[in-house]
Amino acid sequence: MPTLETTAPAKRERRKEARPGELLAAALDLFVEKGFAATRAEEVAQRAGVSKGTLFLYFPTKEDLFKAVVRQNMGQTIVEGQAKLASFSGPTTEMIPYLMHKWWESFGSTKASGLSKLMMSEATNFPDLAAFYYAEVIEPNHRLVKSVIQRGIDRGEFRSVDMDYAIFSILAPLIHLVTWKHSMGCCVSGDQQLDPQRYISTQADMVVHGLLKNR
Amino acid sequence: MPTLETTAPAKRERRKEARPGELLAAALDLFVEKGFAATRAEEVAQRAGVSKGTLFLYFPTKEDLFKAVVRQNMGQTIVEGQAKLASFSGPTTEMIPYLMHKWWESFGSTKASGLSKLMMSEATNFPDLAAFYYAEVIEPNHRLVKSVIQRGIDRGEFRSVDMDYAIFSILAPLIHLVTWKHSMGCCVSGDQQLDPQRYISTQADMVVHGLLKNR
DNA sequence: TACATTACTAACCAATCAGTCATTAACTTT
DNA sequence: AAAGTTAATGACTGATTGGTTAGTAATGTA
Repeated sequence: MPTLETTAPAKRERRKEARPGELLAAALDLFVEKGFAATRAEEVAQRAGVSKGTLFLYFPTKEDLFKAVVRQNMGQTIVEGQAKLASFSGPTTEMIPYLMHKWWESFGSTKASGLSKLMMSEATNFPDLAAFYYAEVIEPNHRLVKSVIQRGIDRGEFRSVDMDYAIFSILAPLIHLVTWKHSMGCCVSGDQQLDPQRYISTQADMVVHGLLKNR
Repeated sequence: MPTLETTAPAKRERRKEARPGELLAAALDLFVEKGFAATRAEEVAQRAGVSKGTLFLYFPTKEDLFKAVVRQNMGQTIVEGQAKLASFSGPTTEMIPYLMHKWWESFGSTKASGLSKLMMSEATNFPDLAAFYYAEVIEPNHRLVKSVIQRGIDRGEFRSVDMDYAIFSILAPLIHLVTWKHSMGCCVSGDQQLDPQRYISTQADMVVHGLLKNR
């Protein structure tokens, strides 16, 4: 056998439609795993099965690629939450644990949650992206959570609290959970790992008790 | 005037003792402001008033510099907390707001709090530093907060809760506040800024109500 | 004042990597 | 099947930057 095939013949394919999605998926993986600066453009291309040149054919710069990844993955989580909220008729004390667990299921446990940590890390380096993220993700979420607490107050379940800041009793623990998962979570031994179900149950219980009318 | 002095004569000083501290201070500023990767070694040196060569004379690599910054600034915050806890004799319902405000005063509002966000961002890139940070900062803090809740339960003020996870009702909002301050905080308009006092008061109120025995 | 020591500097090097472009080859059209 | 179009390639470039080192000057000493 004289022809020594070190690498495959490198069948070159033309798939203009599929490339952007595949590149975005590869970039999501790597950005989440290694951060923006530590991710090499060529590595993204390789994982997507194309050459580096092709990457820059579809995304003019690495920054644009990053922005596209964030925009693609962080856009539509909120609508789900709003739908769930609207379709719920029980007491708000049950709604809060329900929504928190659902949030974990449909966002926190997915790869996309890594972007939430990444946005925090890179916000100061990408002010315009941070503004987009605030407008499209953070602000809507704040409004959603606020409306849940408002509902509890309106129905006479909750005491009146400083709602603009009380929302963080729900949000901060959730954000902390995903941040932990994508940072320290990788570096600690098994017995210091957080159990998401138990974590969210405890937080939901705490915040509901915190909001409840006593006596 | 024939001699055109574009730059000062560059008086060269020998201050072996002072250099490390000055370099560490400059590095803290820049790391917090721009992150690890985006901070140039030469910039650190310049801000400390030395040449780049001198920086590497005191810290063999940029990573070592980063580690030294973290170790210097994150070591001694816990002991203060422990002291405050020991010297407090009133009800735990008052202790929690007190400790949370004190924490903001002595850590959250300082530059060092930027490192807390930075550690999260860089944990996966510096696993050994993350392990150090967990052992020296996170774990002691967890123990401290847990002991506060335990105190409340022992004194009959609080209901019994899943303490290992309830601690995050106190910690997560605090961490979220400093993270926000050092990330999105820089990128949003004034009316979306968080007022630390009001934020902490609300969170303390929420968590105390969450822990309180009802009825 | 001559000599020794060493903190400090600045020019330099080697490696890295985002982004480019001339060329190639996979498809389409005629 | 020939010509035309364009998706894809990969070698290349230019700029950046972590880290090195030969030499300089500040200080101490005799």
